[in-house]
Amino acid sequence: MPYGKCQGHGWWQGKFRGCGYRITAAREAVLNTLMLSEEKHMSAEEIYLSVHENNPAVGLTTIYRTLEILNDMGMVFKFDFGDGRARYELASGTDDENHHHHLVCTACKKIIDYKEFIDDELELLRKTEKGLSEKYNFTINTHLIQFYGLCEDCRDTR
Amino acid sequence: MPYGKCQGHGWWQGKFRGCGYRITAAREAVLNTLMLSEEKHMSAEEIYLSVHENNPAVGLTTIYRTLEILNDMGMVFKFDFGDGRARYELASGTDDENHHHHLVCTACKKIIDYKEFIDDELELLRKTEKGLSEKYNFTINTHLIQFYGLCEDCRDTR
DNA sequence: CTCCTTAATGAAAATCATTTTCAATAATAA
DNA sequence: TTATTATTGAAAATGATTTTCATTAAGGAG
Repeated sequence: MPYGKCQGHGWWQGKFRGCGYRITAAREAVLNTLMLSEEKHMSAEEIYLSVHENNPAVGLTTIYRTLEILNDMGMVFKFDFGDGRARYELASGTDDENHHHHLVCTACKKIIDYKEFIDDELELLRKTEKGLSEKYNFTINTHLIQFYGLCEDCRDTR
Repeated sequence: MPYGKCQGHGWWQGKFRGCGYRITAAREAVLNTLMLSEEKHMSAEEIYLSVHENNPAVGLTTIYRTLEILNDMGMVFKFDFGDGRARYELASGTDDENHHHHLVCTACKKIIDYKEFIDDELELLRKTEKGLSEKYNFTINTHLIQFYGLCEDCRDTR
């Protein structure tokens, strides 16, 4: 249940109201950071620091709470890349546009998003999901695929 | 670098010595628990409790330290299934025998190992890894694939 | 077998990300 | 404008994991 386009002013406000959430400056600031930041896989603390620049009154607790409801609404994805903290990514397109996986550099923790080969991957996943569902009577909702290794810079450094 | 067969007495001692680690009762107890326990995806605390039954002198800290070196040696795999604690699995076979992925029930946290469809998967992965390596100059060492959903019991309960 | 070096250990304290508590504040419906 | 109640910040709590440090015990040397 990813979220659609993030275009125009207040594109998110309808979604918020629809879910019974109030529109607040803190929530707008979090979304703005997620949309405008260079870094696309921010931790709660990084988001906090960024929001803090323009909204010093917003506390870390509110960042966590906002990220939680954004995640619940499908507007944000939450990932664990193995560095001991959660990282968040704006779901900025349609379902198909969003679908991508990650390459994680285990040395410098850099994350690379990729969409290539996603089609082949999707086909395999469909097949696997079907088989597993039947064999284990398991209803599959989501999947996680990540590749771990060394990025260009870190490989050369060694 | 998974570990080979776990057969015979002291199959692990040579590996330990080879890596410069000493043979201790605590380490043997952890390996025994991992080998003999019904539960195949134990947390550090669960392992601690199990070890504690026969070796009450062994502390939780030692469990963590032992699991870390076992993971470093490739004798144990460490996973995050999203329940806020690491879980450990004995690498009890050869590379190929070990290779499997997980189905995670998001309701009851049950973990199902599966090996089916691994062959198709391996082929896709080879292709993807090659493509990604070339495009992003990224050296891929490992990958993680997990499916999340509801197991038979939890689906029926709803 | 005994001694010696040093890795391994347990207990307690420290970390650190995240969550909870609670009283104060502010967004919305009436 | 007011009343209701979600949202908030600060501080405390939580919980998994790590670190510290003094003590113990493997395992090589003799």
